[in-house]
Amino acid sequence: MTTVKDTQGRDSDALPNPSAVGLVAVIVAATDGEPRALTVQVDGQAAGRSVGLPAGPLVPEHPTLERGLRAWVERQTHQRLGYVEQLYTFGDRDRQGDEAHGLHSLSVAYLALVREVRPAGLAEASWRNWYRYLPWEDFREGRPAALSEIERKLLAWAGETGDAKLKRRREDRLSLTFGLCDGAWNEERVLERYELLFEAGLIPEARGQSGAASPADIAVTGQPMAFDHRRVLATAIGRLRGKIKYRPVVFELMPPTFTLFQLQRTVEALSGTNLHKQNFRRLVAQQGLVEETDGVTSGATGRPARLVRFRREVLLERPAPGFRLRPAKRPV
Amino acid sequence: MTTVKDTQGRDSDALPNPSAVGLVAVIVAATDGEPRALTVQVDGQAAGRSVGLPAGPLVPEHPTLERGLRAWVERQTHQRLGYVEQLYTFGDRDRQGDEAHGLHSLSVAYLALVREVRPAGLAEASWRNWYRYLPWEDFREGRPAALSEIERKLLAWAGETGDAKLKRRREDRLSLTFGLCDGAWNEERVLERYELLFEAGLIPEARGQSGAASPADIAVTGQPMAFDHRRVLATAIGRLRGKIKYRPVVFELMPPTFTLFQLQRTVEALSGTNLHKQNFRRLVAQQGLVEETDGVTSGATGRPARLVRFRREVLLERPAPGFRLRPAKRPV
DNA sequence: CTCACTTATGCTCAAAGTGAGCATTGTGCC
DNA sequence: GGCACAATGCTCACTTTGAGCATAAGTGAG
Repeated sequence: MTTVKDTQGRDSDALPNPSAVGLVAVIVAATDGEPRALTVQVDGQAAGRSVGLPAGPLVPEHPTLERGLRAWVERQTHQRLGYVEQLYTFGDRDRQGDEAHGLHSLSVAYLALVREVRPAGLAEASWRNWYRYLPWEDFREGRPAALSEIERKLLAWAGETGDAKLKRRREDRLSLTFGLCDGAWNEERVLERYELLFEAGLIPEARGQSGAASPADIAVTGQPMAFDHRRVLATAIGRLRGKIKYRPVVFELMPPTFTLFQLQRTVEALSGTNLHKQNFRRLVAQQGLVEETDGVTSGATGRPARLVRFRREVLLERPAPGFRLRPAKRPV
Repeated sequence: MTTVKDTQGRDSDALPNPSAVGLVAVIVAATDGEPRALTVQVDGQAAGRSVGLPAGPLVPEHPTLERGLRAWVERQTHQRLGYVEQLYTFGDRDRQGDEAHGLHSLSVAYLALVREVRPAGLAEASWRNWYRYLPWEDFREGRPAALSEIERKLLAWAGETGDAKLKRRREDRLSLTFGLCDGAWNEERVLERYELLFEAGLIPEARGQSGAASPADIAVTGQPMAFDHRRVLATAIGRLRGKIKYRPVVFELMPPTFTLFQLQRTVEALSGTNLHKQNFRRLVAQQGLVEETDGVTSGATGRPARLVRFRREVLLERPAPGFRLRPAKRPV
């Protein structure tokens, strides 16, 4: 169903207008402090089977793209989608692993957040820790080991050009996205980092060899995915990391009741960084995002934690904590 | 070129995959403190000619959607596009003014910021103040007059349903997006407000009569546009209003040198609100966004202002002022 | 039963960041 | 010179943050 076979030759008479349009979904869950994405097996052409994101053709029966996606995913995975948001529309001709599908010239990507993690009804689907595909993005255990090697290779790539101006530009991008000099790592620039690695030829998918990476390479630049799906995943992570800062979307990933620390672990899992515990709970408290329940945790070591639940009302009260740019009282 | 004729019947054998894809561009400039969008004349079917956004078919020759759009717009309008960003992909079957085009089932919208405002080479193109189409979004002269009437009509719409639960929900959305009760107007919710008006039947386009609005209606709910282009415009404004808060994109709209007050006027034009002058300049100064030039303004009344220019370097230095969610020093 | 250990939760404090407004400085104009 | 006007400088109270210390309340070992 979601496997794609290279039935049609590409370069077919595709010049006139009609383009094939596909949908891709990044379905995210977070359990036990691990950020996970739903993946499926894809029948590859050259390198055998590989892993990709759930994808399918656009279904034109539905009134809305989003509703179509919702219905499609819920039917196939028996996963109820909570939050759904359009991510981006990818249309590069030279990406997407042409030889693999030859069909879609455009794919509309969606991000979905789900609450429960069932084994997923979709055949050959499974949940995978998303850092498996982008290992350099996880700073929770300190600076990722892979980063040193990545930086070395990227600097080499920047240096290998003769053009001094181009070299300078590459180095600038590098230090900007990977925070080389000033050490300012911006966790939202996931896509920019991935694209840089792609351009530098460190991503096997770029060479059309999704499956053909050595274990050593995988440890550094991560597990490849089918087509261009790692790019889609990178886009999703970047977007989500940005969003959690100003919209209460994390709660879509939480069970009905949870502890503040579980909430913190989830935010940390998504953002790939660690947070100051006391300040985190202060933030949550004073924003009025949760309310206490009677329950407490038990069994585990340490003092039991109070269980809280998300206050759905904040979606109405708080017109999305809009920072910056406060208007003045009177007109000029 | 950009006019669309209803050549093909819709409901054609459109069930199989191939869908027609179109591009739409919201090209924004700001001159004399007015926010402007580039519009073109559209050959309407029923209501005669009307105004719409530049749009055209997807050109598959280009490697990237964005590059395709860039080339296409620059060729047609002789406008050099500075900043370009993908906005959203619209795919509703029941919107987009079906009867008008019957062709596109999907359109990819882009936002572009341009610096110079020439009369535009595109035939029958012209710059229009964007509040002409969304008059309730401009708070610079105080609360827009149209808002009272809009609220009255929206409340009536909420009340006209028998279902108490639905009524409640409508009222919630209403007070959330229009900030009825708490008076918390969030200037970013442009699209949500437009959609609410659309659902409430206050947008003529919903009834397929783009041109058939009375002057009184236009004063309240704004000038209609062809197809679903007002929705695209609303999306663009909302996005831009959000973006200027955390990325230095306003400068794409400014001339090479400008005064801090001109900058403020531009930001105000986009956001539709007024800002505190002294605090605004303090913000700009301490962020190091601009550097002084030797020039000063002259001629006008009052003390001359120093001319400044955008410090392009900040694009490298400042990894996009990321607020909130500061990481802790050590792992756990 | 008490101690060691672990996690939850309360509270403080200094440093920045913000909102609002007063005061002063240059210019053109009469 | 005096006035109106806009630019620019500066103050001040008030919040919001970053960081850490201290205390509370469980578990398991002895």
